Amino acid sequence: MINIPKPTKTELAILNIMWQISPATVRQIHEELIKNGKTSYTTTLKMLQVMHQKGLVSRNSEQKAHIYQPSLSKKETQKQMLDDLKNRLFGGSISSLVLQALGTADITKQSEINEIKAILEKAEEES
Amino acid sequence: MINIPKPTKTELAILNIMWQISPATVRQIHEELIKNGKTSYTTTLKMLQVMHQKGLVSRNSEQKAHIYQPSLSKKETQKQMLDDLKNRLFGGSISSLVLQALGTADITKQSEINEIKAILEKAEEES
DNA sequence: AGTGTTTAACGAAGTTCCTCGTATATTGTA
DNA sequence: TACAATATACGAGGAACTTCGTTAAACACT
Repeated sequence: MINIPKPTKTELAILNIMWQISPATVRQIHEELIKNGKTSYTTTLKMLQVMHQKGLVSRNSEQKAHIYQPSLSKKETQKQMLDDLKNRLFGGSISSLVLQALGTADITKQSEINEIKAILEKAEEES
Repeated sequence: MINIPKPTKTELAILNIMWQISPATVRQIHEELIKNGKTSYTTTLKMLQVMHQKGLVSRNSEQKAHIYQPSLSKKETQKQMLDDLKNRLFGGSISSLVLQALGTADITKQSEINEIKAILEKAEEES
């Protein structure tokens, strides 16, 4: 709870499922997970136990089948991992990251362009 | 050479140094590295040997002290890792990533805002 | 040549991550 | 109650990552 670590690759795959279908049992999460590739039920169970131990997920064990839920929202996790990447590879500059991201992307949807512009203009007003 | 893997945490710390001072010897890289925290010379050496094995760096062993160099530029690596994060946490959408990045950042420098705007306008013209 | 310095190479050990088999407990049902 | 199904818990094992000590080779200087 105090310090939630950055999820690993496999943990992130599980979180992506949980952000869609949680609160959920191990069984439910596992049924989704195996669509991405073969893995055994006990592996999924163990992952969730470890993630609970780390504080990545919370659980309710009143029922026989425990009910799991992510500790952080997808948005919070996105923020956390962007921040980490920013610090480790972009010298702490988020605009450098954004510039690099925009430079290699094809932003085709006008609605997305407008969204980005709106955020930029808000930033201009505030500064 | 064919498939360069994503650098690990420690490997990235070394690459960040190499993008500044390479081509460089292990000694030179190590001298920079220990500014970030205590580590022994042989650890740095081993890391570079492993990185060479993986194709992350190339080296010239004509001299007694080998000369190391990154295989990918910082920009290429930034692109690679942004792409990875985009796929693992943003459903493959770079604009979703950018929006999230902009939303939580404080973009204060007008020059950066203008840069981002320029890229957006170019995207608008092309679509 | 002989001594000390610098370097590369190698392997072992500790850690984290991931996988899964086995054991045990709970629940449902004939 | 007894059997089958479903769940948790536990621990072992392998792979990747990181650290560092030891050894041997290359070099520099007297």
